[in-house]
This record gives sequence, structure tokens and C-alpha cells, in this order.
Amino acid sequence: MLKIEIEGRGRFEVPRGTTIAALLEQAGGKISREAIAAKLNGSVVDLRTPLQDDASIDVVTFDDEHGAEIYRHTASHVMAQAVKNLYGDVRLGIGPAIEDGFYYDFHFVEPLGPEELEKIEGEMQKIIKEDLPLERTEMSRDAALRFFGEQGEAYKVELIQGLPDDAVISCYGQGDFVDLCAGPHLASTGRLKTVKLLNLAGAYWRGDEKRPMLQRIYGTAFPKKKMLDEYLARMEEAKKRDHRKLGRELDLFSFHEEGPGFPFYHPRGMVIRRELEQFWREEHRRAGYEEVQTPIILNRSLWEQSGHWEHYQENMYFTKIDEGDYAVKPMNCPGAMLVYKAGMYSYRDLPLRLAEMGQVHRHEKSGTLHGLMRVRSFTQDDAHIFMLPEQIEAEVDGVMELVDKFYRVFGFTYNVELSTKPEKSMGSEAMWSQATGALHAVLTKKGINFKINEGDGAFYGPKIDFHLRDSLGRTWQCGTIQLDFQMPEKFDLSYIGADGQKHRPAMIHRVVYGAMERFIALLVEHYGGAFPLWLAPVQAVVIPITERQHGYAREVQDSLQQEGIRVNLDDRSEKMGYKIREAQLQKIPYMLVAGEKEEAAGSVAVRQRETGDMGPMPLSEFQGKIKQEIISRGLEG
RNA sequence: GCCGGUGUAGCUCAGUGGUAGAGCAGCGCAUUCGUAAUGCGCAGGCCAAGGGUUCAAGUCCCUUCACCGGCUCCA
Repeated sequence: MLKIEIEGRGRFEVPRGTTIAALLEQAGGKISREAIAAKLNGSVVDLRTPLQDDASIDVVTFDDEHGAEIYRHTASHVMAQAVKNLYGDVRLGIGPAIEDGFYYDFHFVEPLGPEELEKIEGEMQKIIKEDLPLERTEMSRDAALRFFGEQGEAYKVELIQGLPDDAVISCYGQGDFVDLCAGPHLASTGRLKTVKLLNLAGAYWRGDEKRPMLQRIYGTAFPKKKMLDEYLARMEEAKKRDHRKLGRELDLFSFHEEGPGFPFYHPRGMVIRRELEQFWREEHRRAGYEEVQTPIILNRSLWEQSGHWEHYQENMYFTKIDEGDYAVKPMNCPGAMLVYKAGMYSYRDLPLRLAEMGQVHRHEKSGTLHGLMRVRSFTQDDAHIFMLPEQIEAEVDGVMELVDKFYRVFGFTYNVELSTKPEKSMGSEAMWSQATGALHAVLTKKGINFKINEGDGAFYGPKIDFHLRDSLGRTWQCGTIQLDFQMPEKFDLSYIGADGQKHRPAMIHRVVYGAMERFIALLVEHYGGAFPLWLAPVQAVVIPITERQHGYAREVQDSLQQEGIRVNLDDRSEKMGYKIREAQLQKIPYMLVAGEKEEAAGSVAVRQRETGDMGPMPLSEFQGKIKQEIISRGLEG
């Protein structure tokens, strides 16, 4: 008999070879119903695993770390089986679980239409009802290659060939469906409760655009119908926050066929942008930056010198002036180089922090454009820091602090990535490892959690990226800190050291917001259009109850306007309820109702967007209060 | 750029080969109202663009453009 300890349930004795599932059944209670897999001595295994030695077991349920992943991975296998049942002639790609769901990539002979999803879902239900056990089998590399080769599963064959020599090759099968898979999986298909196929998309095999494009079906699965409903409801809510929808509804910006990827800012969107810039200038002045501006169009020779001509050309726009070739800038750095070169610097002048709100143009592929998140013309809140080599760590640290300060003001949480040398790059291996090492050191020293993004650096240097999430959970790169030893070299930058000799400065490229466009898009989604007072395009609207108060309402408006408050007057011939409704929908922070009583008292009845009616308040008092709130930018102190 | 989908009034959407519709928004008139929609009326369209099939095309076919969901790429 084996002695098995079940975490939280005590010790059990079972004969050797008993499966975990059987043991859990013996243990009784909901544990056997809720178990998805088990941790056997620390590693996650199938419930169908037979026990061979004394061990301790920790049950994995849907809410545990790998629970949902295993659950949905099984769902993806069931989907693949359903697809094979329905459309025999189909080759399988890969089908992992992802955040909130799963997908499977297929190569169909005839492309699949979205109306087919329902049919596949129906077939999945059948398979679930059959409650087929998922059997794990291990096979030798040759056997596996033969097995999948005979079935014409070319992609699986490729996967097997790519496995390391010492890999255990395992398959999971349910019914007559067998898939290459490391597992673990649910014990049987019947353990799946609700599955839902969500959408259909194209995806390159192995994410490589030179390889065939497969069709990817996305879906999700939950152990309870209610959880699925909640998930779908959450997605619906998230769609309402989509900045493209709110941008139109709140009249912030627009796009036109005449300029795909080129945003048009409307007056209200422009207010947000200017407020962000103003805040940015204040903070950067405080952090020791000076501001410059460089031209949008510059001569080809500059781009050849910077390396953009060679490394970035496919993203650039070109034009001719007289007979000369010019490029529209895709980055601000070469301009900043020329600014630096216009002067003479001593080591005492460094670090020199030159900031630039620089509008750049990049030719992004048509399919990648996405509202304000991904555009072809955007303004970077750029800066180039020229410094002594020994100042690198302190400067990187300073920028990280600045980024953190900014994101905290807006209540964003972010994740950090370190991107290393890409294939297409300039500079020696030594330079790259020195620069990458420096960034790595600062991140480690600050104790920041970060992910390494192999090969994702800029062509001139490695970078630390800051990513924010949109309403649907997609992440977007915003802030970035790029360390660059290349440009100073290319442009022969120098400073005079204490020794009276010329030395080469190091340089950082960095943005905090990233791009104004993207950051605004994220703000719209983050706040659901209800901007904090200091950013709100319209901060207050005066609502007279009848025409008799129009004169007074105008006085109120004038008085607030004189104080620099963005205030509208709604003097249309509508009922108050109508005007309030509209102001609420426009997410205007304050509604100031001006009726007979208020006029007599020189007050306004204040209605706040979130809290509702706050009752009457003398106009002067409201004025002081709103001004204070604007100045504080919603921050404490 | 690639795969799939979608394009009808400012917005949201009906319209499945036989005379372009609704709600909201807009405009006009009436109404003068106390915290999320007052009533009546009037306008508003080269059905994304171009080509084709047909006696007849918003509707079927082709091409292009834009957008949406992904992939790739990136701030």
C-alpha cells in the first residue's frame, strides 16, 4: 500500500497503481468533482496518472494557477476533434490555452466562414456528451513521426522534428482523435461544462509571415455557464470603452478615408492633448530637461548617416525638394544629434537632456492600423539624454522614476520588458552586451519585475519598454528607454573631459507617454471617457431651467470662463432632465443648474457626474472648489 | 502586407433581384419645465468607389479603397 498525503485532506492508503482520480473519489466530497489535475510532488500531472510511490498531492482546480489553462487546453483538443469530424481534410497546427481562452490553428482546404463556428460548437457538445477519456501515450520519435506522417499532419511532423533530442514525446487521444501534446489534460471530455467559440482569424504558421497562413479559431471554456456569461458581459462592457467608439461619441477625433492612419483632432480631443503636454512640460522642467524642436523633413544624407536609410527605409516616407532626396522623419534622434553637434560641451554640461514633442511619420502596414493606438503619424514625447558613460545607470534610473510618476498620476499599472539585439542591427556584439547589461543592471537593482524580449530591440540599441493594457486586455508599448552607443559614434559626438581631451558621450532615447495618440487612446479606455476634471474637454455645463434664467446662466458661464474653466452653456429650449442626460452622456464632470432660487441667491445647484445632485452652493464657493480640484490634477496634496 | 469579415442618412441599424426605410441626432414651430429623453412637423442618401451580369442591382459577380478581428510589425 502507498501512503499518499492529499493537501488539506490528510493521509490515504491505496494500492500501487491506483490513479489519482480514483484516490480523489475515495477521498470524497467536492474535491473529486472540482479537480482538473493534480500536483504530484510539485509537478502538474493528469488525474489519470497511476500512483507508483508514496507521495503528496495537491489538487489543481479551475481557479488555481494552471487550472484554467489545462481546462481550456482540453477544450482546444475537443475543438480540433470536432473540426476533424466535420471537415476530414484538415491539417492541425497548434492549439494552446491563452489568457481567457484557447485557440487552435488549422489548415483547411476550403477557407472556413464564421457561420461554421456554431456547427463546430455543436459537434464539440456531442464530444463532451460522449465523455471520452483522454489517454496519454508516449512514443519514440520515429513512431511519432511515422504516426503523424501517415496522417499527412505535416505541421505536427515539423513540431516533432523541432523537439530536443531528450524530449519525451507524448500524445493525448480521445475517441479516434490523437494529438501531439505534452499535457496535462482533463480526465475526460465530459469534464468540460461550457465551451464557446468566439472568432476566426488568420495566423501565420509559427508566427512567420513567410510561412503558410492558417485559420485560427478562438474560443473559451468555463466550468460554469454563469462564468461564461459574466465573461461575455465583461467583454461587452469593454467594447463600450473602445476609444474609437468613445472618440466619436465624445467628439474627440476622427479618421477619414483620405488619410488612413492619420488622425484628425477635434477641439475636444485637442484640449486633452494640450493638458497632457502642459503637465509634461512642467514635470520635465522639474526633472532637468530642456525642450527643442527639429524639422519634420530632412535630407537623405542625414538618414544615411544615422543608419535609418539602411535599416528603417521600408517604414519611411520620402519626398524631393528641388533635385534633392529628403525623408519625412520617422524618429527624432537624428535631428537631436544635429542640435547637440551645433554646440561644444564640457563634461560639466552633462547630462544634457533635450526633450522634443516630435511629430513622426511611419509607414505602417495597412492591416496593423488601429484607431489612435496604431497610426502612421504620431507625436512622441521624446528626449535624448547625452551623458558620461558613468552617468548611464543614474539616468536610466531617473527616466524609470519619471515614467512611474506619470503612469501613477493616471492610475495605470504597467509591465516592463527588456528588449535585446534584433537581427537587423548596427554595432558590435561588445557594445550590445555592454548596453544590455547596463539596462539589466538598473532593472535588477530597482527590483522591478520584467520580461526579456529576445531580439526586439531598436536597430541601434537595447531598450526597456513599458506596456499598458487597453480595455480588451491587449497590451501596447508606451514608454521606452533605449540605450544607444551607435548614434554618438555615427555623428562623431564629443565632449571635453576633465583631461582636456575629446570623449564620446553615451546617449539615451526615451519617451514617457510614448506617443500622444496612443496614450490618449489608452486614457480614453482607462477612464471610459469620464476624464478627470483637469483633462475633461468640457469641465462644467450651466443648465438654466427656463428662459428666465438665461441672463443669469450667462453670467455664471462668463464668471467661470474668466477663471480659465472650460464651461458650456446649454440654453436650448429643452427640459432640464434632457440637458442633464446629455451632459451625463458626454461625461461632463459638473452640471450647474441655474433656476429661480439659484439666481436669487447667486448660487448654482451643483450636480457631479458620479455623485449626482450635491445641492446649491454659492457661485464663488464653487469657483474656488473647482479651481482647486483642477490644480491638484486629482492627486492628493 | 497576409487570412476572414463588414461597408445603406451625422450615429445605431432594417431592407435577400422589382419605386431606398426606422430610431436617435439636426432644423422649424409650440412648450418654460427642478436633476438621465416634451410634443408636432420638416428635411436628410450617387446604398464606399469603379466595372460586369440582368428587362431590372443596395441586393448577384469582379477589382479597388476603407474599416473590424487576428497574424506579422511597432510608439
